[in-house]
Amino acid sequence: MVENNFQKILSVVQSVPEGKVATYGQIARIAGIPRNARQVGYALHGVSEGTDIPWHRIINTKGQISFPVDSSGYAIQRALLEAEGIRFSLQGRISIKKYQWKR
DNA sequence: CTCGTGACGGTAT
DNA sequence: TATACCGCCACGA
Repeated sequence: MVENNFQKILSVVQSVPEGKVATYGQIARIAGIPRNARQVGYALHGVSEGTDIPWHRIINTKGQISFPVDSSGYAIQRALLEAEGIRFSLQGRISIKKYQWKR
């Protein structure tokens, strides 16, 4: 059984329930690559379009979207999260403590 | 093989 | 609490 980290990551991301969020490091840890959170972002970058992967539920450990606030990606991700009931603070942050998927 | 890059994380200041 | 720096590691040139 040849599971690439790529597939493993997508599998974990796909298991994140609606209304919840997870950090890159969290996904990486669960996927078996705790020291490679960057790979998670890279993997999602390759499937951000045309898939069922809930990539928008993945944010960084700061509780913020890892995109420039003036980018289209930021607007899209934020809109998708708010559509699931996730509230953003005035600083563009969310309460990971509250929406956190797993630990 | 080496070098530079990055949707990151943790610690120091 | 916010910012700066360093460490990790897969990928592509």
